[in-house]
Amino acid sequence: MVVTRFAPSPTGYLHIGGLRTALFSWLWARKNSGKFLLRIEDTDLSRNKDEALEAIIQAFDWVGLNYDGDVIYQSQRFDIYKKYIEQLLQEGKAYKCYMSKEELDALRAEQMARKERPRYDGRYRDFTGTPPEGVEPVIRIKAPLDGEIVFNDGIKGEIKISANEVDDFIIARSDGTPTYNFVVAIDDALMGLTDVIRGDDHLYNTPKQLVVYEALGFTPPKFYHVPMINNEQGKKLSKRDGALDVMEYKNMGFLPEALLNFLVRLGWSRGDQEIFSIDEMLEYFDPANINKSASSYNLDKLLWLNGHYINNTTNERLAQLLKDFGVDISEHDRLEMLLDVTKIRSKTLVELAEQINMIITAPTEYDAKAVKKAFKGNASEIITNFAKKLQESSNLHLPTDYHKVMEEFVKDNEIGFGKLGQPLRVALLGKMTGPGMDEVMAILGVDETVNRIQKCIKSISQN
RNA sequence: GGCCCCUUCAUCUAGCGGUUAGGAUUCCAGGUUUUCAUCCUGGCCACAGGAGUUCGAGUCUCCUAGGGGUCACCA
Repeated sequence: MVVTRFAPSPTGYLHIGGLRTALFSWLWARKNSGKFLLRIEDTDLSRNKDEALEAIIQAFDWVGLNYDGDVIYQSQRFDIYKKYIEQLLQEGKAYKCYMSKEELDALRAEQMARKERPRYDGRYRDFTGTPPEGVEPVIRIKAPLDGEIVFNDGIKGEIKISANEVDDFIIARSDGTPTYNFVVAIDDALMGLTDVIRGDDHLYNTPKQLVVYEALGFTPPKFYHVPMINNEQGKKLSKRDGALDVMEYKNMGFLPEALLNFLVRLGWSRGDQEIFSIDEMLEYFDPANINKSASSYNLDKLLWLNGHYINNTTNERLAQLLKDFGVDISEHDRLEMLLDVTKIRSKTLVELAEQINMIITAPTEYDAKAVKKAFKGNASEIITNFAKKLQESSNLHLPTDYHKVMEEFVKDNEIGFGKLGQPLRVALLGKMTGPGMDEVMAILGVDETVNRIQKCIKSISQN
């Protein structure tokens, strides 16, 4: 049984780095028919924000990650931690330290001045005398004084850290609340975690947590430390670079499956494969072949993937999604055609909405450069005649019907396709680029097509 | 600064002692298209540097350089 977890602290929104480790953990659990648990690391009561948890769950919901059982809140488990603190105290594996914050700061400053690594000096480790008055002690755990702390990371291999790098760290603050490294170890053990997949930045916490496992007699899980995601310059990801709230990606018109596909390929791969459905991820994912090195966020690739997924999404779903972007075409009688010609040209849902608006809304202005280029010579006359021909034709429904009319028209008038197509495009769309004219006309219908042609000619003749 | 981790095209990556170092994104060129986009074809572009080990090294070892992480009564 594989049990993994995602354990955010509720201090902010979920960003893509967090989503990626969550995805890896989720995939690994689901692939093995195991459990994926969600635990909130809220032991620092002063830093918690209610909205943060909501935002995280909302993001999970959007991308389709689901967790098993109830959300576990560390703030509701203080009595459990307290019990273990008492136990360690009694067993002599932890002790009260009466050093004040001020004294500790002074010690650190001294050590820094001597260019030493700041660390607790262990002065209360074996203290038996009378404690000083007026100091609420913190509880420190006894870390090994010599030797090495060794563990086998599932990604990085064997990690060895000299024991003197780990000092007797605080497991309970002077107000009695427990600290991170202590409760993480306890909860991971109690929750039955078999595999802990987390960010690289936790690598140095692992030896500390192992001290707790050792003291409490728990069996540690397998650890996987996933390298960071950097920005395109290889520096730490900031908001500006895309360390955005996952939900911002929704607002920018990304599909969740595109974002997930993008993230799964950041640090992990399977040969040359670029496109992964969730099922394929589940089939092939293994944390053992996550990369050792950091990777960089690359917006172009995300956009490419998103374009791919938009292209392969049913029109029904797109129409539904588009409502969030101010476009409701669910009642449009040419919905299929409309989406077929626009989704191929869109990398985001925002662009898709723009493309659609460009077609279903008559142009209010005409691109000056396009007009200049398309309306040389007798272009106005050409499209006026073409409008007449359209009105005289019957049974125009499909793009091929319109195409036939266009073909006949250019043949009869002995002109090239462009002579008709260019001014027609400006008249219908207001610019030189866009879907094929036959398709646009089929979407608009004869009446609207003729209207737009007349309106355009009127507008141009006035200038 | 101490400790730890990392280093293949601009970017994501394949490679697990013998390859013309492969794919993808971007970019460029050509084709398809009445335009744009898509699509297809092709092109540019990489083993950080230096010593070893070996018949042979992107792959193993060491050193250097660069990058990152971490050193809280935060998580």
